[in-house]
Amino acid sequence: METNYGISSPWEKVYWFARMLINSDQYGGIGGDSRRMNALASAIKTAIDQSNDDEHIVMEFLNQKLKNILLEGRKPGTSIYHSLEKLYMDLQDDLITLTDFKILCLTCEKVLVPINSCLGNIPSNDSEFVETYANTFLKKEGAKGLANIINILDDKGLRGSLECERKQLVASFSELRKNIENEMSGADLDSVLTAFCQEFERRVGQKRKGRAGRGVEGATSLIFRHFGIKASQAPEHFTTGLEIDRWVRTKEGWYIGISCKRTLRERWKQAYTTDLNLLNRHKIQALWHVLTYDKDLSDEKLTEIGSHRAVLYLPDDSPKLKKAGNHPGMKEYVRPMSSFIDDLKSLVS
DNA sequence: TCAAACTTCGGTGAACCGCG
DNA sequence: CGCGGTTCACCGAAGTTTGA
Repeated sequence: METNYGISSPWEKVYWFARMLINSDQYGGIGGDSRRMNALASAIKTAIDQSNDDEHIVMEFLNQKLKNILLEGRKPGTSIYHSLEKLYMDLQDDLITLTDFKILCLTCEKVLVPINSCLGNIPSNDSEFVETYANTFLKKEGAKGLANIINILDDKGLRGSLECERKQLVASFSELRKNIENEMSGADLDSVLTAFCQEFERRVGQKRKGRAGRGVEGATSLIFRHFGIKASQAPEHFTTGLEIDRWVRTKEGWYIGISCKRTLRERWKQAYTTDLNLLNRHKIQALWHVLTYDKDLSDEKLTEIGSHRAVLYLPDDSPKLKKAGNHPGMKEYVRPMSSFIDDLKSLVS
């Protein structure tokens, strides 16, 4: 472990242990498995409390135990197995003394397990909370309510979820602090507490992305249900680089693919295909993209997407939409959310 | 020179598969 | 059915490139 500016504490390892155990690319992300984390923690505790052997014998025992718990029930040869073996190997560099095992123990029991359960208590989608609200709103406002509904759901869902995240964090932070502040202080205490918060935020932040995406998807599907638009099966053997959430069959028997996202980001090139033959072969009239975030759309992107049978639906108050409205070509394929249903209905019936 | 445009990253959750 | 395993979409923030 690097020593940093004279403020380093052995408890800095809490952060790095947590990081390694959660890292799914390299190490299999086993830290999310609370059962194993608890098993590991109690194995370390009992070994340290009950053994009278000298340190290196206990260490050897614990290393074996660690390996067993990490690999137990896993099939050799799978990619996860290799990742976990690598995790075990790389952990060795930081497990030099029994104190290091105590630190690992605390990481599992007091950092990872609580964060896991916090994550479990935080919703992974906003739909339940938002559904009844949205339905009454749409009933009252009708199709013109569409202008705001997705953004409102987005905001409401975000707000509600952030509040929930804060509650979870404050409560578990408090518990952790009370738990350890009698035994440690100063830089040690700081290292543990900040490691907890930093990992909490990293993970909850990732969860937030998925939730935002599902929120848009859910809001759109709610709109479909509310206005009684039937989704159809996807045309056979047609796949895009981009996920199409639902297909709608027009009265002419062609298809419109609808994809819902918060933003396109680097995926914008997959939002259209230049292969018009492919579209014709599968009777695909257009691909519609419902987006709530417009800031990463440049004019170049808009025209490129729009010139290949793709249509973008943006929030009514979107500046990019406003700009496109003044442009004769662009307004054909950059459309306001509020006309989404009418556009769709005129094609379906 | 520096802001705008664009791309990359990565933990989570869901879908799916094969197995017992 | 449940469980391990794999794959993929999610997007906010950080990082890189472009172009005026």
